[in-house]
Amino acid sequence: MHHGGDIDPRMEALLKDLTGTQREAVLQTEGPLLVLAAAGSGKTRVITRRIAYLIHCGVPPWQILALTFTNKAAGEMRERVYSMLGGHSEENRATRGLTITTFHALCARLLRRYAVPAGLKPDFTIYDTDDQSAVCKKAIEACQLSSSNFPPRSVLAAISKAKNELLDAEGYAAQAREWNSKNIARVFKEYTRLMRHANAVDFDDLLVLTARALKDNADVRAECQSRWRYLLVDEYQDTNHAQFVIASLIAGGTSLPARDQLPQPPDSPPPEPEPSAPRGPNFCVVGDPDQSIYGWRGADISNILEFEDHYPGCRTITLGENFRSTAPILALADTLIRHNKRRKHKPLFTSRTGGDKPQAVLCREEGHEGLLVADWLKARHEHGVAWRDMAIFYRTNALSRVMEEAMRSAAIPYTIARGTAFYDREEVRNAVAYLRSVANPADDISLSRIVNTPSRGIGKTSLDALEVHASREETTLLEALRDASSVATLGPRAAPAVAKFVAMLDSWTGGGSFMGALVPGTLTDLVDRIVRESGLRDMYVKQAKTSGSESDAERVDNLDELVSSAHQFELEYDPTADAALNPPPGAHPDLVIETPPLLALLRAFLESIALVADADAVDPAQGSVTLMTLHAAKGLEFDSVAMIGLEEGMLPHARAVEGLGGDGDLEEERRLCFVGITRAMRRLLITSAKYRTHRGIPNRTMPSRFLAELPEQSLAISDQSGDFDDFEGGTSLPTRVPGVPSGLSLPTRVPGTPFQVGTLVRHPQFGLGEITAITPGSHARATVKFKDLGTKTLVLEYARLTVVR
DNA sequence: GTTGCCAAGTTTTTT
DNA sequence: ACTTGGCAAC
Repeated sequence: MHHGGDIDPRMEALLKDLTGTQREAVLQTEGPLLVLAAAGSGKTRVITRRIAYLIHCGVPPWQILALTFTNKAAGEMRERVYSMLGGHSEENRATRGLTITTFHALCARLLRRYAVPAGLKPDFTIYDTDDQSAVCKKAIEACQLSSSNFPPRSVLAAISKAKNELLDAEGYAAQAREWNSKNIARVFKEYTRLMRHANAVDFDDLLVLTARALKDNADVRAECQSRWRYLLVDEYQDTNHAQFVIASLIAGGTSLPARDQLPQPPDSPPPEPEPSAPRGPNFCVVGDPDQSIYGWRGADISNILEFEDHYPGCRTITLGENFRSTAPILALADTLIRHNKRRKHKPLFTSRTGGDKPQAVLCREEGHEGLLVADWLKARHEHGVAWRDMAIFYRTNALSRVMEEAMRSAAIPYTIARGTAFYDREEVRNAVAYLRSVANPADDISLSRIVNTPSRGIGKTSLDALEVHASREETTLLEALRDASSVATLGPRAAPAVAKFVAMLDSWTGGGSFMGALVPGTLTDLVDRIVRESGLRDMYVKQAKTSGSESDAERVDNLDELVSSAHQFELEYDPTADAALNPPPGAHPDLVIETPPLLALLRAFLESIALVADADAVDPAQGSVTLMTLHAAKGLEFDSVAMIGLEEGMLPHARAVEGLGGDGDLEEERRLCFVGITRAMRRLLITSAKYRTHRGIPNRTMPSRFLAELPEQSLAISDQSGDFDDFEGGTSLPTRVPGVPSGLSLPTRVPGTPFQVGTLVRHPQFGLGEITAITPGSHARATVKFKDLGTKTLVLEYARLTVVR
């Protein structure tokens, strides 16, 4: 970069309040750069300043590509960069053409542009998990396999795993050895055939097909490489092989670094660096190997661990200073993560002093654990910490239930961060299926979903006949519908119903051309008309009237909300900013495709729906404690954090432990634990229960090995589980987290009943037992240790318990 | 075409 | 224990 003379004041503003290493990471604009950003080290700040700095140095914004994994991350990054550069608008030269997006969104756009070389039609539909499993079921059926031997879920998992490794159906078949994988290979082939036939892709295909296009098509590669001169990838530790290939190929070169060049003849010299790029491409990756927790989804931690080998000219900058947590919390995290072997060690330090030692408590069972956590949170609240600044983390969603109950009976406001996405609701999915059928006439899955929703006299029998016809004629379902008169097996009542349905679709699309006087003029019109004229809206209105239930009324609201989100999308849609529709100067003319504007808009809308999970669902709640999985916690921070369920089989999860020497997965579990710890700013509580009821069966547990890895000097462990094994003992235990002053203690009786801890009771089925714990509230529960059958937790209302003594 | 019952499967889930 | 999906009967 060329900057002589005076320091520009705006540049100065960009660099101020950055630490030395942060500043280096911003200033090192050229060549490959690995930024190892520890938790809480100001990573986002560095990335956004870096982008702003590049632009400030005169790099045209359209030459910059920043890739993230989530829409949320991309949105935040975009917003911060825009605000640094004077806002975003079409006129703002400073940001025009800048691409900050997710891998999947980038791929979707590239594939629209390069549909033909990628073997697709540009109006392809993106199938979500539900659609995928519908297709998978069909494929399993077509292969004449039983879905009980080949559950779609696990078949899809196998297919996805293969795709992450860039293995296609043929490649998978070639390496399949045993009966099981050979059959999966058959399903894989059929699945792929059905997907292409429906002109549909799944999430993995977005990556796979893009990677393949970049690999195999020199024009595509050249165009991307010449457009994007500065590439930045966030959370690089989470990239899978396909993403690695995409990023590497966009970054530069015609072949891939390291891995894909192997095996090499042992005597061949290392490839010469390209003369135009003495140090390598301007490829900056940011991440933290210690926070790689998506290996099970195909993320390959080697990508970041081996980045320096892939790019020998690479510079590495480590951001180790933590601005989030107190020293004792950091020390704890550091002690834990040092037990991992496969990592790059980096110092974790803070210049802050003071802070409380994290606490661990061994509890009796989950009810006890819930009470302890509730008391702890209450104590924190009394110390002036707002509810919204506290969180409870757990390994699996199943653990949330007990915590919910504990929060409810302690009257602590809470919200559970699990995305029940807007677009997953049945009514919205139905409306979207209409839109997809309109946008992609080959989308048989969507069409079959709506052909009789609401009922219009085209039942299962008719649909089957049409599907058979379609596959015999090797056409789409829609073509079969158009051809209904020649389908002999179709009933006399069904035929006119089908014709009417086809006429309705045509009235929205102008017969597919999206032209004509009767075709809706705007996307909002289109969505609104479809929702109404399809009868979908009326169907839910009617349902709401008859059932009177609130959830049915909500469905109508959701449909209306879909219309307004279409409106919103239309207002914000900026075709000039669409990388796919607007190739840079010099783009290969064969690769440019004309599209009717309304169809382009509809496609873009559908794409945003497919690629945008529920945006607001993950937002930290206002005014309430957040309950979430450890995975969901990544990237967030809270003043006070409670991590529960640190037991063998739970946090390291049983699935990660079982395989012989499956140490790789165990390290991921440890990283998960590390992620949890490093979310805490000031206070951390870790709990482990001696007994945990799982699927209705109480099990004795063992404390997590991770607890054993944390010495007393960095973690205050207190055993409150008492002599729980002892039938006589068990009742007079300390029930507080040490240092939590309030006299809150375990309830020992349920008001208004004879039941209290210690009561001997008889159950009609389970026989004689003793109450060992009580949870009061509207559905009061008692934990009863039965003489013969072990411990069970019963709802007093329903369990027919009689008092013996 | 709709409702209701039984059976099966339950780690995590950025897109 | 609990949800969900497939199938059978009305």
